[in-house]
Formats: sequence, structure tokens, C-alpha cells
Amino acid sequence: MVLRIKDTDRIRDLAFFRTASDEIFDEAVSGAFLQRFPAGTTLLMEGDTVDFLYVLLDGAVELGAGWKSRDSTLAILKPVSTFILAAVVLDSDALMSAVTLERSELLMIPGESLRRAMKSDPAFGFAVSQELAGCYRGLVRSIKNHKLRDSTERLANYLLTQRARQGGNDTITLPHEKRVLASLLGMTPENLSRAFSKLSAQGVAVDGAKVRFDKVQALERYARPSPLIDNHFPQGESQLGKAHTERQQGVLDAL
Amino acid sequence: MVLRIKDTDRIRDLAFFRTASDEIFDEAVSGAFLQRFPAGTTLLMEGDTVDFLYVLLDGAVELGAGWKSRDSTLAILKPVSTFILAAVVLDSDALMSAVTLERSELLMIPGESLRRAMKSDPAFGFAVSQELAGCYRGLVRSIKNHKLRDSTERLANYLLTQRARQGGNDTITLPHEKRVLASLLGMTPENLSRAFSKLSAQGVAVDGAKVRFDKVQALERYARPSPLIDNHFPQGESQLGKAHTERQQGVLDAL
DNA sequence: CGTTTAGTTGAGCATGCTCAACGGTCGTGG
DNA sequence: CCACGACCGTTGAGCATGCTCAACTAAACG
Repeated sequence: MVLRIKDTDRIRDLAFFRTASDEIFDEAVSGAFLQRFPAGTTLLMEGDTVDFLYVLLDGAVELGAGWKSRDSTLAILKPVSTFILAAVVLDSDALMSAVTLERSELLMIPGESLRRAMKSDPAFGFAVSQELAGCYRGLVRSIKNHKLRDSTERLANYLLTQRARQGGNDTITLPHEKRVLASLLGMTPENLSRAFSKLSAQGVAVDGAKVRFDKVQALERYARPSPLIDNHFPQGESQLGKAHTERQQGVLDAL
Repeated sequence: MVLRIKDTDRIRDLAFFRTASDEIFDEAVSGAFLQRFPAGTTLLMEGDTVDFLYVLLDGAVELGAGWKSRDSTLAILKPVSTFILAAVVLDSDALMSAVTLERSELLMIPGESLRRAMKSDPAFGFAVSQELAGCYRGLVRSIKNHKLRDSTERLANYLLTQRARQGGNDTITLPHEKRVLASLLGMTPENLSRAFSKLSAQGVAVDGAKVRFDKVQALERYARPSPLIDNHFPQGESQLGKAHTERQQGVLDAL
């Protein structure tokens, strides 16, 4: 399946395509195709050789890893996110497996096209470096979130992040099932329940997927969000502009 | 202080300088200088704006982060490693603090020079992307190591990695103090002691900084090292060649 | 209606941390 | 040369966070 006109529009606006010339864009995207997958599809297993850069345009994808009968969620991606860019740049194999959580729409760009475009246009190469650097920093934030905070603190900060993204209102809707949210925050569903109960002391009231904040200040005092860990700070321009310089939302969310 | 001839030679051979032309190399390195720091020097604190790319040429550097009176070691770097490359590429502030653990020698390359060189030479830009991608993958390995293994398993794999790096002999020398090794492996010194005792069942005998392996097979059966987590696998060419395509030893070691 | 699945709640357990005490080594200074 | 102190490493006891296992409820779906 070849790209249709409107498909290219959707990705033309991605952080690392926006600055590219039309020729470079065409080169990078040559051989790319758009594909839909049902929920639960394994796109990639650990150790597989990586032939494509994936761009999640719609749906949700879980990145995970396993060892010796244990396995763990490393990130949950929401549109628009690229993934396994690092493996593509190094023409190497995947360190994480990727599975669709919902019916999803993905753009698949041949790795060789991408590498060729990087080598022929320095501005495009620089844009890819910026994307990679953003992914790296997202991972660092994620590690800090996990190592410096206990599970209830992670939940509190997650809720404040969602509040900021959903308009700063006093009530939000959780974007995932609670079991998915739990793995995103690095805990079991049981512990997520208990963490929600603990936060009732900070005015957090849960009803299904709706969460109401009755004492935002108390919650903030408890959560102590930090611009060095969380990525939702108003500092300066619009959050969208910020989100564009440092993307890969999923990874920054993630545990 | 200006670079002397032999200093440039030492960095000319770094993964992302090797492919560059002399002109680009000079441009990237213009304004760079070499500096020595005593042990315990804070090179960078979280949140500082980053003006230089650091290259550790000798000594050891700890990357860490803190929040709300807690703090944690994220990586320990050994020569030759770059650090805070991602912040430099994005011209952003530091997400980690950097402290020398020993007397150390560092090359400091002005961020602006580096970004200019990336934008003017696609081959150099691509090399920086490769370096970044390697750092990213090092972090992913590190997270997997931490989330999928308990502390004793991490120690066992660390010992096998050291054994491979030190020539596959039956006895190795620990390259760090045990307290540093503990933080590298993400545990307290007390627990490191206990983990060593547990591994005596697998033929691990400790005497100061010397470790002897009496039952390597048993240790390997226990540790189950994986090329998707550990970076010391013989797969194909020389390990050095492999280490060059995917560098930043410290980060891959790290917790 | 039964069956399934998500979510909650409770009890017990395990990994790893804190705090404290103790032994050994090294370096300094009397 | 020895005494002292500082620090690393070890060992033990108790504790906390988070996990497993199990039972139970409620809502969704056939």
C-alpha cells in the first residue's frame, strides 16, 4: 500500500519532518506505508532485526521486555510517537518488544530510507538527533520518576500531569484502563487501588474513569511535581511547543 | 587553555569523530579545552544550563539525580565516555548532576560548536545520532537489568561482564570500591555483602577486591546473561569493534 | 441468566532498606 | 613506634514497600 496524499500530510508535521525540504521528505518517506493492526498484535519481539521506523498515528502501543519468565512494561505510547528509532539509526536489533493495546494505525518507514536521508541532509539529520535526544531525556525522566518516588507519589504526579494536559480542570478522565495505568506506573492493579485510596486524604475522588480533585493544593503539596522529572510544566511558551521540542510522550509518561 | 596536539589525537579516535573530515573535526572542537578536576567535584547540577559536551578521558564520574531529600545514582562512567550529549543537542538544561568520583581529566567541547558542526556535515551529524542512539540503548539495557533482575542476579551478571572484559580468566579485580559498586548495581553496601555471600553457592570467592570463580558454569546458569540486556557478548567481531558502535560503557553498566 | 472481566479488599510474604554494632585497615600525629 | 581516628566492609535485627494469592463485587456480554 502506497501513501495517499492526506497520509503524508499527517506525518509532514512531525517534529523531525517539519524542517526538511520536500525532496528530503520524499526520500525519507519513500517506501513507507500505512497499516492498521488489531488490538494485541505483536509488532516486534525482542531481538528481532528492525527494518522499519514505526510512527504511531492512532491507537496505543506497549513497549516491554522479558527475561527468565519475568516481564515488564517499559513504556506505553500514545499518538503521535515514533518508536525504535535508536535501533533503526544503528541498524541493529530491537531491545524491546512492541504490542498494540488497541486497534492502531501505524506508519512504517524503511530504515534504509531514513538513514539515507539523514546522511544526505544535515538539517534532517539534526532533526533526527533532536528526536533521539528527546527520547533519551524521556527515559531519564522515567528512571528518575521510578527510582525517586514511591508508587503513590508516582500516581499523584501522574494525575497532576493528566490534569494539566486535560485543561487544568478539577475533573479528568483516565485515558487508560486501570490495569494498563498500573503497569504504566510500574505497579500491580491491586496497589493502584490502594494508592488511590491513600490519595483520598488529598482530595482525590475516583468514580470509574472519572477523577475529581477536591483539594488540588494538598495534592500538589504531596506530589511535589518537578520540571526535572515531569514534562508538563507551563514554563514559558505553550505546552504544545514544548512538547514538540521534546517529544515521545509515551516514553516520558512511562515507568 | 588551548588543546595541545596530543590531546586532539586522543579524541580524534572517538566513535563520532573518527569519520569526520579534518575541517569538521576542527570546527567541532574549536573552543574545546582539557581540564583536570579533583575527586568529589560537582561538574554539573540538575537544572543547570548545559554549555559544554563533556568527554571523560580519565578518572570516573557519577551521574545522579535527587528529589525531595532522596537521591540516586543513575550511572557511573569510566573513560572514554561522553555525557549530557542529549542536553547539548537540544540546547537544554541538565536532568542529571555529574560529580567526579576520582581525580579526573575531562574534555569540554562548547555545545554551540558541536551543533554547528552537526548542521554543516551530514556524516558528522549521523555519527552523533549513532552515539545518541547508543546512549539510549544503554539506558534501556540498564532499565531492563534493574526491573527484570533482583540484586543478586544483577551482581552475578556484573561479575560475568567483568570476567569477559578482563580476559575471561578465573579471577578478576573489582574496578571500584564496593560502596561504589553497590550504588552502580542499585543497592546498599550491606546488601552487596549479602549478595556476595549468596553467590558463594555458585563458587564465587571474594577476597578484598579480588574475586575468584570456582564454578563458572554454575554462575552462568544462575545469572543467565542475555545479549538483550548485557553488552559483553562475543557475537561476531571483536568486542572492541562492538563497543565502538554502541558506546557509553558507563551507562550500559549502570543501574 | 450464566459467564467473563475489571476492579477492590484482605492476609501473608519477600526483597531490600535503615539503624546499629563490630572488626580491620590505613594514615596521621603524638 | 604506637595510639588514635576515620573509613570501609560485614553482620544482625527490625521495618517498609510492594508483590502474590485468594475471595468477592459489579458491570458487560453472550
